[in-house]
Amino acid sequence: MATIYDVAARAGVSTATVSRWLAGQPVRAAAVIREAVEELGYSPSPMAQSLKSGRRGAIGVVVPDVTNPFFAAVVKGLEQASRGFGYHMLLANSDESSELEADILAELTPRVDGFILAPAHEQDLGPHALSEAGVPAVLLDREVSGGEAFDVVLVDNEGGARAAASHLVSLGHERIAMINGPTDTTPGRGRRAGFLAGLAEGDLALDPVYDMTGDFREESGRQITLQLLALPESPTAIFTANNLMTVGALKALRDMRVRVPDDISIIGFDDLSLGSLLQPPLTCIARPDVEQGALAMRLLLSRLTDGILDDGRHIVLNTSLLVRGSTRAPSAAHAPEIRPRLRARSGGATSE
Amino acid sequence: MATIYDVAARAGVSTATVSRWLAGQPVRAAAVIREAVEELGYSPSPMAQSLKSGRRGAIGVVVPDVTNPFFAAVVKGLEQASRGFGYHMLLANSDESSELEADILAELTPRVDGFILAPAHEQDLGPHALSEAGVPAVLLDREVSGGEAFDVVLVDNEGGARAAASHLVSLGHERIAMINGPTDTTPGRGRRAGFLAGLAEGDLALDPVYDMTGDFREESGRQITLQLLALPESPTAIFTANNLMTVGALKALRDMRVRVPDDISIIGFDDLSLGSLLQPPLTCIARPDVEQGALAMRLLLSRLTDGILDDGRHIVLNTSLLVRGSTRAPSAAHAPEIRPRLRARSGGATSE
DNA sequence: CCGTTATCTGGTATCGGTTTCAGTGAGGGG
DNA sequence: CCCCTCACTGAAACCGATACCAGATAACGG
Repeated sequence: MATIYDVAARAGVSTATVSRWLAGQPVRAAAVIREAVEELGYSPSPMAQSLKSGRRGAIGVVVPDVTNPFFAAVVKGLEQASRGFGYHMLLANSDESSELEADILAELTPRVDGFILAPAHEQDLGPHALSEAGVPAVLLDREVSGGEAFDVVLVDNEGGARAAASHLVSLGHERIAMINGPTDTTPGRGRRAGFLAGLAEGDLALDPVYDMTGDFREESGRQITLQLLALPESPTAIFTANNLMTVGALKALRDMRVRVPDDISIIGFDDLSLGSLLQPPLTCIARPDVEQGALAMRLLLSRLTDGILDDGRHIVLNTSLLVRGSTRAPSAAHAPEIRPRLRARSGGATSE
Repeated sequence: MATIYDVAARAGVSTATVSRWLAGQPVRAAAVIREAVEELGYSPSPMAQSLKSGRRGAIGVVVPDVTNPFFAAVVKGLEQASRGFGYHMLLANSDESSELEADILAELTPRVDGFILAPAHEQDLGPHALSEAGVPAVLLDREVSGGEAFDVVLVDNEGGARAAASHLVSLGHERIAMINGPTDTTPGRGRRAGFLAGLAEGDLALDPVYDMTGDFREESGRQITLQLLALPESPTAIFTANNLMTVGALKALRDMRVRVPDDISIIGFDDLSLGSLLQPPLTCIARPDVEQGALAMRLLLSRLTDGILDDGRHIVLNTSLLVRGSTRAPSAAHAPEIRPRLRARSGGATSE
């Protein structure tokens, strides 16, 4: 708890000189000051420094839920990339709620130099309040409408979802369901668009009955899957738009004793930590999560330290299709005899 | 960026009066001040407040790795419990390194009012430096030697590991291996003790050949499992001392095409997020992770807000044995004909 | 040895609040 | 109508650092 005054007194110099020594400037009494600092165990008060300098030395990290392994990985990437830059991470979960997110942003804004933010919804106004307040923010995994001024680090949602669709189509599936997230989120919108495009390339359309929207959480994936299974003509393949909903879907399939991939194929966006251990191992669209975090942090740091002020930079990371065991051609019982043109619903037993 | 001076000037009062109004004290010019505050969009600078008051409004959270689902859940619990108390979370990963942890603590100490800390090792000196500095800390999941003065929130490592051992013993296993974490960590020590006790209750001892120590990370679980499988007499059951090493073990078993539980049984400390989805579903020792975090935070908050100064409080949470499908009686080929007394190694084919 | 310049120094204002202390005014009682 | 009390007010000190500015040393050339 020693202050710069204690050091100055002990060294017999003024606080100004001590301050200069601390800043690395040449000082005659360097030896005496060093001694005093060491004996007192002095270290400058970050609060006082912040007050004077305006630099807060912290970065706000707002994600929907750290418990989601994707965001946990992102946070890890953020920390790795920020190490050595003298910034700390103020972490908060928005719980997918725009209101909570706005509260958090308001509370954190005066305490941080910048934000890494995964907005709950594209209509969020929070980020705009930030840019008005002059606090730089990098949007992570999700954009915000009218937010062209922000740096964004995205993943190729369209491409990934298209690849998922193509994969299913190429296997011969026609009764394909999508369990998507809210379409007022970037991933929800992009994955939907990509998936539809992928189907279209195979001359398929998404049957409205198979076009489901959840909330990116496990329970919704489970519920929707149960609904799909209860359909008179249940799908032969499901695309789940994120990791948590994939888990929910898998649990529903297990509970209903639907065999994967015999009865139904499933492909998820995002790999699961145990994806390769599942029986069958999960076919999925994987993406670089830690890197995505690291990249976002680097963008923010460049703005913070180099004072970059140009327009929002867009970075889109590539996904990769990991074909494992949870997808295969539909079983004979489900396969349509003649391939219809648009709606692929030529009858056949419902699964189980 | 309006300051209290702007507000005072606009309202025609002194900053002292504005400050009093902000603190909720009765003030004659309340109406004018409120108006000025609203028009200017004023909110007090937390930095200036911290400098004056000494209250920093933040809590340091230091865990080995947020990517570990257990710690992610803990962090969630921490946040839930802290909501509404006006504290923010400064998160940092120590990466299981005492040195990094010490650095982090030193850097964070002047910025926080208290710590939630999962120390990398029991010999860590970091926590003691904290108590000297007068910064309260709650140890999470791991104790520290000579740290009786700290609040600690543990899980019943002994009881959980004993239950795991008992379970394996009751199934008839005798060639039982343990993949433990470092014994200079609380979980490592406790789980070892409990596991040995559980074996002893079944008149078994842990064969040194089966007594393995990893580092609580996935790769070590994998490597050690491979070693165990390469043994002339490989074990019929494995106890893995945490979630990550369980994953590693499962991957090794999969890669070596060892069937679970036919060829080998496996029981892990900690459930896996997909534990119930694995084939077979994982038998494990589960524990309340979010609650453990919430509890730790409540302890810290009580110290912070009520100014409690009594000695360290110990809280030990109960585990529960979840018997699922990854354990069963050893197959005939592996079962000893006559049950020996201490070392259970009566020959039999190695697994696979 | 002196004048000039280049370094280094301390006093002080400042960042944006809170708190003390000595008033100032209003209200009540006599 | 005066005095006393009580509630509220503003000036100024303070939290711990940094930065400007003028003044003091030292270094240097002549």
